[in-house]
Amino acid sequence: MPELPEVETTRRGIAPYVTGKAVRRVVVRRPKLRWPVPARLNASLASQVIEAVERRAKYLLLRTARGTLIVHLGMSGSLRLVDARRQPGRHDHVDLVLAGGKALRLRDPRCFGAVLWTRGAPEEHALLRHLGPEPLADDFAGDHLHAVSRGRRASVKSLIMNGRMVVGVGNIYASEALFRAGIHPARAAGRISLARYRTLATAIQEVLAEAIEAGGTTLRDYARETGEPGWFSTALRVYGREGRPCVTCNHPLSRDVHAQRATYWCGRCQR
DNA sequence: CAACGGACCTGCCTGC
DNA sequence: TGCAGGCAGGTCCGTT
Repeated sequence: MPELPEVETTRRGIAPYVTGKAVRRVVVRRPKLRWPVPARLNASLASQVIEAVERRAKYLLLRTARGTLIVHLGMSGSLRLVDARRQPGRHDHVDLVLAGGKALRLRDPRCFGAVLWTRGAPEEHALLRHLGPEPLADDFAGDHLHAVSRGRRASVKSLIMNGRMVVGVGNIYASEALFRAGIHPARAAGRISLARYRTLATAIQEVLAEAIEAGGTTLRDYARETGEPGWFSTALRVYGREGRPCVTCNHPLSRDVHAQRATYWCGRCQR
């Protein structure tokens, strides 16, 4: 699933095609996603013009004059622009049929994604209200991570994956950023210096920016919004590379499960 | 409040 | 070949 680079790549991919377009109707084939798709979504959205496609954390925000559609791709979701008459597949759960014959189609085999509607400011929505800063914002800095980590005994990996601390760092890029920063993923978050958090913040920004630049990492079922496969994960330095030599020191890379998530690191480079 | 495990759901791969 | 079991990119929620 989409980590932040895939979500941002999707946003950039669909924005030129949907911005300024009117929604003809919404077709919901399977409302049972992470939360139920609102029953009255069609009534809310029909004839509304999509004024902007924005992103907050891994949520895509399709703004209209009347409200905002909030879309999360979960673990396995993808959004594609298709011909509205094209036969939907088994996991094509929601279509936004647009003026002009195209549809924005949500596919999500695992159904962990979400499609929600809010009339108010989306940043005040319960799911978005408590989110931490965007890592790619100019003012994101290690000083923030250092401040919020004081007194925390949980691992630094779980800290940077906690959306209240910083958003958009998923399981793949958490391992990648910690490798680049030379920080052991299991180290207690509260016992890392400001200088090392500054290095980590820069590593997070760099790894996310590079992945967006490359069009998003593809593992299993992600494909770009237009359907062609994305950039494959050859640029990943540790994720999925258990036992293979570290690109820096040749030491075999380790894998373990931390907080129920696979974690990869170099036992020699990361302290 | 912090930390952890469970939950949601399906597909794919491995090994017996 | 068939099937059970484990694994997968997220993140909210309830329990300690």
